[in-house]
Amino acid sequence: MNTRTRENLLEVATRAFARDGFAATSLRSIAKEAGVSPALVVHHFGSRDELIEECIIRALGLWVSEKQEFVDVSLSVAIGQWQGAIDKHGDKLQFFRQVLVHGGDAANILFSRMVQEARIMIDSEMLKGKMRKVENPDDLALLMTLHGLAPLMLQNQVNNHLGGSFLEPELGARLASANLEIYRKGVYKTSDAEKKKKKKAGRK
Amino acid sequence: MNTRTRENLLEVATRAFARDGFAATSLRSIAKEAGVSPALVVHHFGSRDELIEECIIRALGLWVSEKQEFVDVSLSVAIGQWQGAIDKHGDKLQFFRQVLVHGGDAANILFSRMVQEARIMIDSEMLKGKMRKVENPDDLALLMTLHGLAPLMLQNQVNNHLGGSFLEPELGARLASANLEIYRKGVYKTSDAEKKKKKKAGRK
DNA sequence: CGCCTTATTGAACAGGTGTTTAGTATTAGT
DNA sequence: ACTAATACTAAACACCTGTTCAATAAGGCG
Repeated sequence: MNTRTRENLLEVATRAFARDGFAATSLRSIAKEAGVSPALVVHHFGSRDELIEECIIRALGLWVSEKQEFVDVSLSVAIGQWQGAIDKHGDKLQFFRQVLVHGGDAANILFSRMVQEARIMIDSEMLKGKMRKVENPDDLALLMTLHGLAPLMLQNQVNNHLGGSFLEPELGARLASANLEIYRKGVYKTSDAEKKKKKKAGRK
Repeated sequence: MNTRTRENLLEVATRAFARDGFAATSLRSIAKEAGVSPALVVHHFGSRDELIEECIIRALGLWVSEKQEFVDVSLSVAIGQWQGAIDKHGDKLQFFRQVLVHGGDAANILFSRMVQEARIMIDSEMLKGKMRKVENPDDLALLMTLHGLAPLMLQNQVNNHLGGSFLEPELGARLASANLEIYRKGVYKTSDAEKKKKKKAGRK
């Protein structure tokens, strides 16, 4: 088996999918970009769908094989610190964005895994005393993952709104710090009644 | 001009786009679903792209013409109270989700308008004393919009993760309350040093 | 009524899609 | 060196796409 052209094909395809999305990327355009006939890519992968599947498996595999990176990114995502994560993993993130848009099993697995990583992070932070106790940590993990993924899913609209790329350090930092501010102090004032209740609960 | 079939065409098309997305919905499938020849829809709209454009304009127009509803939804979105918003505007929300995925001018306008509505809401809440003063209200509006849109963009993955639809009252309420908990109390503990700083600032 | 505009259609076109097939190189094994 | 398998391609197939064109039916208007 010729591993070289196969791997190259996967690389080119992943890049194209990340750039233009699955729906807008034809098998023929991938073949052309790789300097190869369309028939060859089906010879190697069986069909376009299987090529997509292999791209996803490979991307996920590459990610988890660099283990710590997966945790790093999940963490960055969860607390909205995009600038660091994207610098290191920009291409992969764009690809996973397309996976999430595309939906299906892979998207579900990817998403649940990120929630799971966020959950682990929360436990660790709570143990370190950096995070307060919350009602339902699982729901918090889900929400923080959602909050973290939102700027990735809506990056074009965010960039348009800000009149620049939020990948630029200044803008990214501003967003991250605003997010952190919410996570630190909240935004709604706690009513006096609830404050008393909280004190009471803490005393017992 | 025959307004009836035109309006019906727009309705059918909008429904189809909301259901399957723009890329996966062909002009022919719309024509078939409307019980009409493909040539007729191009006769009425000029081209597929113009049909899409008119669908978007119409959807946006319908929304803002029901003025208060737009504000209502923006508000619900901003504070993550999806169950009410989706009950009333489910179809429209699905359509706008596709618009946001699709990107382009319409998506940018829609997004910026939601941020703007969130900003107005924030000012109002701050005036009522329900919200604390934040560093940068514009950034807060952006973030709250992002947080609100995230479950819409990732609804399939969220549903899969929760093993049900977050449109069901119980799940929706759980998510909304968890979100509100974050917005009320935050998640990270404020360090003692920062607490003192805050007091000092408040005193002057 | 006839006339003109509009609504509507079936058929065709040109182009793109994923996939198949038959054939030719290239390589590996014995 | 002969054989078998693999890598690779050009051409074709069947299908789907948006769009055009010529033709027909329907209505409004004088």
